[in-house]
Amino acid sequence: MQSNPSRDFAGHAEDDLPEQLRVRREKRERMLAAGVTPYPVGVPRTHTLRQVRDAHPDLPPDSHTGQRVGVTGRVIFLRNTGKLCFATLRAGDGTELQAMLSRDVVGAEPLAAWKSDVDLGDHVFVEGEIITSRRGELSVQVSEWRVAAKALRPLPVAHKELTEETRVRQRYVDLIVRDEARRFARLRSETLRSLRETLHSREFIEVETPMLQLLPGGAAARPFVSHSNAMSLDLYLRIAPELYLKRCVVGGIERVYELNRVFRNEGVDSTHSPEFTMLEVYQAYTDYDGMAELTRSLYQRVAQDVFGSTVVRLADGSDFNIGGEWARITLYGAVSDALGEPVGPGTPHAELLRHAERVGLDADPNWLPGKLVEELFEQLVVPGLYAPTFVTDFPVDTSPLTREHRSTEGVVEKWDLYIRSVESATAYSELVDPVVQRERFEAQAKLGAAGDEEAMRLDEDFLRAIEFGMPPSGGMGMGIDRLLMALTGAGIRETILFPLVRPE
RNA sequence: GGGCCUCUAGCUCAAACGGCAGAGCAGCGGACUUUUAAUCCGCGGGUUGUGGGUUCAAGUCCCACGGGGCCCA
Repeated sequence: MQSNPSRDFAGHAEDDLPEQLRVRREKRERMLAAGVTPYPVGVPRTHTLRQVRDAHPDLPPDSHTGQRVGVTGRVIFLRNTGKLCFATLRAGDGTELQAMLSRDVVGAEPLAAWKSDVDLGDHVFVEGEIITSRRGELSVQVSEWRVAAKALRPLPVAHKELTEETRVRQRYVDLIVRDEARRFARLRSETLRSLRETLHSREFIEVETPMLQLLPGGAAARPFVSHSNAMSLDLYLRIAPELYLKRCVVGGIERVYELNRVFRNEGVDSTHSPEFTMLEVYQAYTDYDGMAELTRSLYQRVAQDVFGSTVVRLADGSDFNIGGEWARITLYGAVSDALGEPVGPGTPHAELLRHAERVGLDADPNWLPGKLVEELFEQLVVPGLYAPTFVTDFPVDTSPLTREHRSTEGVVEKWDLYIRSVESATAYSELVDPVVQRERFEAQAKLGAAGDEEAMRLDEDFLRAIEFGMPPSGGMGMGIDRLLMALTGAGIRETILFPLVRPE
């Protein structure tokens, strides 16, 4: 985009700014003309608002502590009774503290300057004694003050909700005015920390593998395309770290994980973001049962660490229990129950199509039998999977990276975890036979040649890696945005600070 | 992809039937030394998303486009 110097970033010509933006710019000029900087390099802060509050939890009204502090905060309310002014300061963590400016203490000139220069939204520094007002409000009785950073834009009205669009497009404003926004930012950080602590306590190693990849692998999804000028190569943003993490396992990193972003060039809606955070874990000498135990532990410990209980309170006010053992059903069993007729890996394609038609599923006759069963499952079973449920043993034709079931013909050792009807994690007993893996890739390549844009591509280097021998392993992938949604009931745009939005 | 809703002051929202575009908060000026969304008096603030059309007259009706939301596939 070309910048036009005659316009500011609000799109207004400089001489035609909305009144409130113009007024604040004039105040800035006035301060500069008076030799006062509206943007000092620093201020002598001695305490955070939190520290002041914590040190004086219950002073009686009209107390004088004799303790002098220098504090900073953003001005969110201003009250002016003439020769006495009050301001409510708010820190980034949401802590608030009142500043009181009395003419007798701060002086006539500084009080006049306060009234003329300070707007809602400004960062200010105030220094003075910690007191309580006659009404008992903990306050700093200001003896000196200065602007710490002048705001040139007015804060939105503090007692009305911002529209969702404004909250998402201007998250910085959302974070200033809305407690829930601040809470979610911290909650996400605590969640990531909890997951890492669980994994570290089990001696997993966190690694970082390529986000820019020559071949986007490890999942069925359409990738974003990029390009390296230096190497004259088309590159893809990764859709999964899987194939690199398995290379790590081949190399002897027996417990390995990555917790970072993946990118999928697909639809954007209330449960899908084109970039999202995924945890992928691989562990040698375990299988999909081991991964189920690990996954449940990760979830339950997040609930415990972040929310204090494995019973969490959702946005709609209901309680949701993820404690204890989790249900486990098989895919074919669940679909058979829903249909009232048994289906299995051997059920003919035509019969599955007939079932699909009977239940009103808009099936594509080109779908593989496995795909048909999964679609039936999604339509008939998923809406009822509210409590955490592992759904096990998927058709082989839709899971090209998964080992065949040790005892059941035609299915693979894979589970999907559903929580509140949302697919929240998936795990395999990993396919480690390089010859079978090559055959699976070749089958995928055929699908790709037939036009399936999500088909996996044959990755020779990955095959070479597992030809060196990969120990029997379990692997698991977990969507972190979905974990947060599952435990809070919030939409995906609440869990992501800056979700992708169209330009204004 | 289809259907429905929505876009008005810095923010959140009003404006029957087509008839001078409004409120609260915020802003500006004034009063006020204990306020808590302070209060009181006064005053400004708009290309009604963009472009076209119908009409004496369009925020309102019609068409196209753009942003946002919801539902369906």
